[in-house]
This record gives sequence, structure tokens and C-alpha cells, in this order.
Amino acid sequence: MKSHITDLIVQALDQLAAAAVIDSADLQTPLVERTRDPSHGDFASNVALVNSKAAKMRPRDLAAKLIEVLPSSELVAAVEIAGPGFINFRLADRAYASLIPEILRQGHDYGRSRIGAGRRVQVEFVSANPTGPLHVGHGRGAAYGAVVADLLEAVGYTVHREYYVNDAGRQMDILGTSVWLRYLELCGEALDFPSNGYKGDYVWDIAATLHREHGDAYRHAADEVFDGVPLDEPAGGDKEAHIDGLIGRAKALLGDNRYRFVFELGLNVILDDIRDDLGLFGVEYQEWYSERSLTESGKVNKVIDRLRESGHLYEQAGAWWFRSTEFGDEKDRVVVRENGQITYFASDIAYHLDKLERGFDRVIDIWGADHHGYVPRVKAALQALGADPSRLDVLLVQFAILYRGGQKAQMSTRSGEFITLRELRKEVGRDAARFFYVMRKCEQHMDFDLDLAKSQSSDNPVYYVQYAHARIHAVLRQAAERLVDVEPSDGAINLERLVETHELDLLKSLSRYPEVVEAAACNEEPHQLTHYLRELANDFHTYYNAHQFLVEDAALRDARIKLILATREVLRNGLNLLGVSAPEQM
RNA sequence: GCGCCCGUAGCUCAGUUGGAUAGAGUACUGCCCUCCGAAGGCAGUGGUCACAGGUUCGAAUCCUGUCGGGCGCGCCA
Repeated sequence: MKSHITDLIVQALDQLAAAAVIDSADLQTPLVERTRDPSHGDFASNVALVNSKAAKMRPRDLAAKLIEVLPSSELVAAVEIAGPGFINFRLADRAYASLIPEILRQGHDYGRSRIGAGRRVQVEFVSANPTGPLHVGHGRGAAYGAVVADLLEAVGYTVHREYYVNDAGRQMDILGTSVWLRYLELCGEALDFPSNGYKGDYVWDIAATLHREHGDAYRHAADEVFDGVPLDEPAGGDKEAHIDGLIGRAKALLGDNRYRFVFELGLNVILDDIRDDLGLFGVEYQEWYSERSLTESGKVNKVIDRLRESGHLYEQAGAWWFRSTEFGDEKDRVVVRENGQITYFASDIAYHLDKLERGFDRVIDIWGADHHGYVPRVKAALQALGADPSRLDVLLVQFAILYRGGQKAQMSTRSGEFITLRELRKEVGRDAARFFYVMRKCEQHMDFDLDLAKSQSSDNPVYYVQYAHARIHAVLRQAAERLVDVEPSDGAINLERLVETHELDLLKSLSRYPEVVEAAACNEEPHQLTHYLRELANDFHTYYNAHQFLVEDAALRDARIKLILATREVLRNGLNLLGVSAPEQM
């Protein structure tokens, strides 16, 4: 609809350029928008305003010239100049009604497009460390990333969803050691658990599995384990040095193979839990990319060598630094620590280079907002390696604050830890959680009202939209009970009977859907879709209240059934893109 | 101190990339079921777009500064 109007304007502009009325070199691309005010018609263009300089004419005069040469169209009922020089278009009523057979024909494809032209885009999201279950902070990134990926797919991109698994590094060593220490306690060893260890219940669970299946096979005396380890913080020492010492003892006492076994057990149990959790949240990946595979394949070392050879690294105080300030970062960053270990940043450089080398046209990272300081150094590294940093977009998701009973509810009542995503899903359900998480744009701090998400009332936007869908099915069921024929006729038959204001408003909303999907996808803004669906549901509910669908007049009934079937299609398609169910009954 | 994000109705938030008279939901008030699901609809009240300058035909939107809130500034990840 919108593209049709744009075509008309472009043709008119070409005519004027050909007649040398305006200078084609200075032409601004015209913008066609939906009008906010119905008295301005259906669409408006600012083409005359933005090109008045190029034409050396007042906007209204240029608008008049454009209208003179504007090709006529069956879909356009009226064109007029308004305000400072806007050109307003009013569509013919039939222009909208012709949409219904189109929607019914396209079915679940209605709203999808090919503007992505099959370009390959990678979306990496969540990527939480497998050191514990996902919490509600990860939930927003999960929902947001999943919907952005689905939207991009809907507009024709080939999407590769990826989870970067931090299965190497110090945090994982801390987890493995935490599991082992809990295991030792289960064996009967008395010890002070390190203040920097992982204390969650899930660590006990993993330790119990180890103890149940392997008895005392991994047992060492507590005295032996803590021998020579620097003091912990509560004892007047340093908690980092303490935990590093314990990791060293674990590796020494268990040996490579047995240490690896404990480490892997912890990793696998938690990763399986995360996979399961995300699956139940409706989030699926094409690939789980292992950080360890990067180091083991030598890709990290290769990247460090390349940087060193090209003069982007220097040695200071025993560590190797990347000169990221050369590319606009605030300070230089360490890639190889004094003790010879590579930093997380080093493997992240290799990972991002690998993404670009895999041939994606675009790479999108979705991170928590607390990582924003990390963006310049990653882009700096890519630039230093001769890659194009503009192919990488980092989308930062702000935190969500949960409210229950008007109070902040960040801590779980059960464990005293952060509320897990699993607990949230149990409390409010998958549909509400998904919908609420993407209801706000990602850079907006979000207040997540748990009571509202749970409530089964019209106050709850999820129920409001789902109810519209269920209500349409209720009408169809009712028709079946009354043995009324609701099998819709083909094509545009009877659609001229749709003349009520409510019907035209509903049709207009249905016609907007592809534009909404496109805008939501191109701007990575799922909230545009949630807002649209609420408006569409409102149009339907209003219509429902104002008119009967199952009327005696068979032709009118047919037209109305076709309209609500088209509405059902769009509601279902939209909810589907959000990962929210479209129930037939509630 | 420096950097990033945010500031719009009592509350939660939109605002079509600079356009016409700033919009929803919620809350509050009053209406609407002998009628396909009232889990719904209609109407009303509610604004110095944080503040001050600047850019231009035109600013909630862009630039500068101030104030307020969040987050970052590690040889952690």
C-alpha cells in the first residue's frame, strides 16, 4: 500500500526532472507516511517540502506541480495539498477491502517479505557463563534476541542464532573447584567454603551426583587441599588469591584427567539446564559455539600473533597489551596476562574475527548494558586486524527490574539468590514473560510488573491480544453450533458490503501489518510489534461490540466472516513472531 | 572525575528516524450485556515533552551546557 504511493510520487518526480523543472541532482528521496489524523487522508508525503530548494519553488507550488503530473491510480480516491505543502492521499474504500483475499491467500506468510534478500546475519545472544542457571536478567536478552532474530528472518534474512559458551577460563575453574569442595563436604570433610566460590544450591546438586556415582574416588583430606593456600578474605587475606590457590591445589591433587572430569561434570549439567530452560522459553539456536574450541584450535594464538606481528601489541610488566587507544578506546587492554594465560578479551577477539570470516554479511551481538564499555575494544581489535568493524552491531539491553506487590523483587525468596528465568516462567508463564520482555525498546530501563503479567484481565496486554484471537474462534464455534454456514467465499465476493467505520478501521490496521514487521525488523525494535498487536486487538474488540457477525443476511455475514478470518491470521502471525501462543480458547 | 543509556499525563510507556492540534495503557469518574465470550466497548478528567540556550520554513526528536536516575571505567568474565 505504502510502496504503491511511493511509486506514484517517484514517477511524478521523474517527470518533473525530465522537464527540467527541478534539478535531479539535488533530489531528496520522498518520504511517505501514514497520517496520524484521519482528516489528512490515509497517506501523506513531505516530498514537496524536502525538495523545495532543489526546485527553487515554494513547497505548496511544487506540490501543485507534482499533483499535475501524478499518475492516476485505481486505489487512490483523492489527492490534495495541505498545511505547509504536504501532499495527502485518500484511498478508495475498495483499496482496503481488496486486501482480505490477499491475506487469506498468503496465510502465515502475510507480513513476510524479501527485503533482506537472503543476506546472512548472525545473531549472538544470551551467552551467559555456564556457571549457574539463567536468571531474570538473562531473560530479557533471551526474549529480545529471539524476537529480533525471528523478525529478521521474516523480512528475508538468513539468520544464524548462536550462543557463545564460555567453557574455558577462570570462572569455570572456580565452578569446578566449588563443585569439588562441596563434594568433599559430602564425603565428610570439614572445610571453610571459599567466599568467592559458587554457593548456589545447584552446586550441591552436582556435587551430590559426583558423590553418589563415584563415592570417595575424588576425595582428598581437607588439610591437604588447603595446604599452602593463601588466606581467604574473612580470615584477613585476599579472596582472589585464596580461590586461585584452591584451583591450583585441585589441579595438583586430582591430576589432569580427574580434574577435567569434575570440571566437565559441572559444565555439562549446567549447560544442559540452560539449554532446557531456553528451549522451554521458546528460544532455539543453530549453534552453541565453544570458547575452548577457539583456544584448542589455535585460533586465539594465531590472532595474538597477527596482532603482535603487525605492531599492535607491546609488552609491559610481563603482560602483553593491545594498543586499542590507537582506535579510539579509552585505554590499552591486556591480552596475555603476566602468568601467561590469555584473557577473555583475547578469545573474544578471535571469536569476533571468526564470525566475520565465516562470511556473515552482518553480525549482531546482544549484550547486557553493563558490558557497554567493552564495545570500543572489540571494534578496535577488528579494525587492527583489517576487518570492517561496521559489520558488527552491538545491541545493549538495559536491565529489567521486577516488581511484585509494588515492591522490587530481585531476590528469590527461596534461595536468597537472583530469581531464575525458570522461576519467572513458572510464575507468570512463558507467553506473558516473552511479551513483557519485548514490550519496551531495549535501551529503555524496564519495570516488569509480575502481578500484571499474571493477571487474567484486560489490564494485561498479553491476555488482551490473545483474547481477541480466542474470541474470533468463539464466533466460529458459535456459528457451527447454530449450523450457520461460515465457509468463506472466494476472492473479493461480497466485500463491498464492508462499509462500516469499524470495518474500515480494522482493514486499515490489517494493511499496516507488513510495514510494522519491516520497521520492527530493520530497527531491531520488537516493541513496535507488541504495540501494533494491542491496537489491532482494540480495533477488533471495538468492532465486535458494535456489530454482529453472524447476521441473517448471508452476503453480509460472508463479508464479515472473511474480515475476522483475516484478522485472526494477522493476530496469529504477529503473536507467532513474538514467540507467544495464539490460543483458540482461554 | 571520564564514558554510555535514560528523563514525555499521578504510574508504566509510545511518538513512523525533523513534520500538521503530543498519544496509548493504567488509575479515577460516568455510561453500555433479552445480543456471536463484559477476559469486552464508549465518554470524560489529566502535559512548562527535566531545565537553559542554539541550528531552520518547522524541534519531544539534532547540537552545546546544567540538573536528576541507571550502568561502566580490572593482568574478572
